[in-house]
Amino acid sequence: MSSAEETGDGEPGGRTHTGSLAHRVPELGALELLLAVARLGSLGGAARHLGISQPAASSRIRSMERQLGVALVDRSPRGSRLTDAGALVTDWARRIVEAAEAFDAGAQALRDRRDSRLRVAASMTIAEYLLPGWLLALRAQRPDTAVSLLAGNSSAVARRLLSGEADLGFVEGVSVPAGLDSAVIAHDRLIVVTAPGHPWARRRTPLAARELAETPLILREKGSGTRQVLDAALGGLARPLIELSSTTAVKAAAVGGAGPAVLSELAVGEELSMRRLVRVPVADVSLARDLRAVWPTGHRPTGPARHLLSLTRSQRS
Amino acid sequence: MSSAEETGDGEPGGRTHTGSLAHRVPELGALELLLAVARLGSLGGAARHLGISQPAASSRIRSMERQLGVALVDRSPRGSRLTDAGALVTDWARRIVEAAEAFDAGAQALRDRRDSRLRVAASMTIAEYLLPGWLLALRAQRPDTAVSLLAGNSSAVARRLLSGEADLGFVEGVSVPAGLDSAVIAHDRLIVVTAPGHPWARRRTPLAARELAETPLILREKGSGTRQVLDAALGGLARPLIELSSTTAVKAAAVGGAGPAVLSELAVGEELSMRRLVRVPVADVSLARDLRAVWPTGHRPTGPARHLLSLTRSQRS
DNA sequence: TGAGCACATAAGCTGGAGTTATGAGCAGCG
DNA sequence: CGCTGCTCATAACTCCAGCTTATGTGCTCA
Repeated sequence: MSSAEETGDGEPGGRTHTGSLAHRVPELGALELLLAVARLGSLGGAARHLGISQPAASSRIRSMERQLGVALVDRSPRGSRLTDAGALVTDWARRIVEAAEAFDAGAQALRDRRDSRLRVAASMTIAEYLLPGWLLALRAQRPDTAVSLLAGNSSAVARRLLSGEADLGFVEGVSVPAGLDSAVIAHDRLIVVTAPGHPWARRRTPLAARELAETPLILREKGSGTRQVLDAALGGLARPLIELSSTTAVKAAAVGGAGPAVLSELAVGEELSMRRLVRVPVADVSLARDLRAVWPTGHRPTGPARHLLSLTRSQRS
Repeated sequence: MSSAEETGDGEPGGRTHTGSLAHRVPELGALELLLAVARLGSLGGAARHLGISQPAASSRIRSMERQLGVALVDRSPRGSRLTDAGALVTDWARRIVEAAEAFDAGAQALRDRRDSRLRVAASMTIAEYLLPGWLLALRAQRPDTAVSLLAGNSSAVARRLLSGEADLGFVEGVSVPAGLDSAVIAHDRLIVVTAPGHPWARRRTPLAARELAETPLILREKGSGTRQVLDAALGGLARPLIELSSTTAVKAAAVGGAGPAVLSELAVGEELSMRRLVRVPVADVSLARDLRAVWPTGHRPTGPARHLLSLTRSQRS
């Protein structure tokens, strides 16, 4: 279970209860219904809002209550209000629904490939962590902008832009590919992390560059933006313990205790705050990098591209 | 749509596509299956892992691909690998599944009320934003600890503890209720936020206390921990534009542009990074507050309570 | 060449979630 | 006072998504 090859689902202890999550967590439709009930104050109203019949809503809520073993709504002849537990459950449910909205926005962009009004090419890290949020914001302001997304490394992004296959790109490399103009939209930093059990986790004196360069680390493969930045900062010296081809795999290996890893701050927010990983202070090494929007030299973004760009730039990171 | 009474689902633009999310996002079971395929490298293996038949897995993945309009896995006679798009989709899916795990952990605690080995009482904000994560961490380390959760305001938490109905409590008030010992586990800060369109959103000079006290704000009701801290900081002067009874409602009103709101940092992380809300700098006012674990004086937590406490204390916030 | 693993296809069963139709409780109003 | 209009609940029926088992095909390796 600690094999570094695993893409990992972040649950080192394995399933603790029989039956998969899907059996214990209501499905998305039910959660959406619950949110609608919370907002509208009535089952029938929520049903209407979602385009289903009132009995359907009633029964869905009821079976959700049975499934969770908790009363969620107080029904009365003149409406329904959430119980205290229901309010809490609804807040947790909202998190799931928000993640689902991001998923949807991303998936839609992945599908639309043809005839979209805005074709975006982005590096993996940006596509993974930032783009869905931007797409949601864009959709909220310009609901009818069809966006397509193509993810790849910096040179792939550059190629797409130069060949006219994409209107706007996002890269995280150290340098801007030739032929492109760019604007910095956010700052990112690579950080060193370990599982809480690792000796470095308790360290208070910052790591020196030499120490970092001498220790075998869990790393992305050579050629990835992350690796480039690290190699540059250390002078080409990063010593791999293992090399993995996705951020997720690196995280999983680190969480599993395989060793220290170097990852983008963006990628580990959740893991840090849930204490599955610990940040190791580093001195002496500059692991900051810029996230940039890029476009073919001279072709300053217009229309939807300009709009998306303005959304991303106001981001504080 | 901008009525402040709405509990809001954070989508100011309304549904932009027909059909609810649930029709466009695969259900949890399918997403879990996808994660398993990513991890195990084979449909059959994933099927076995989830306790379903191989054809079931095959068909589920296939219909997910049809639904999303994107090829997710490359099938071969000796296994299946994710396509590039599939890897991206899987990463987004993992977010949903993680939110579902938090939901599950929370819901389980809400249900178990009786005969649990660890009975927790927590303030709403902590129950909402922090506790699910702690419960997941606890479950990962001590899978068989049944936890029950009761959410309420500070005095309700104190009552439960003193009457022996709870073993460990969490509060966010300014003062520790009488009869309880406490330990600070994290720091929180109230911040002033507005919708991006509000004049204050572009402000660079910090707000003074007087200015804040003179402006009508979207606030939690009197008696809530949040309100107490604000009133104390301003000298009891906070002037409400509207008073709402849940953090969520306050957020929704602020996002909808009803005015400036004062909210816990914990509550608005997502909204800030997605730029649905903007933080307004404040000078001159101390809105920091401690989050505390509490227990009856003298009854220092032991067993599962001690373990949970140690998990929360290592949290950096 | 036969065993073993992978995925796909086919046919049949089942249950959950939907529908319509109807009943019952409470509020407000002429 | 009883009508109207809102709420939610119950009942009977339909239907399809997703499951199962059984079988077929393709690749690899001993």
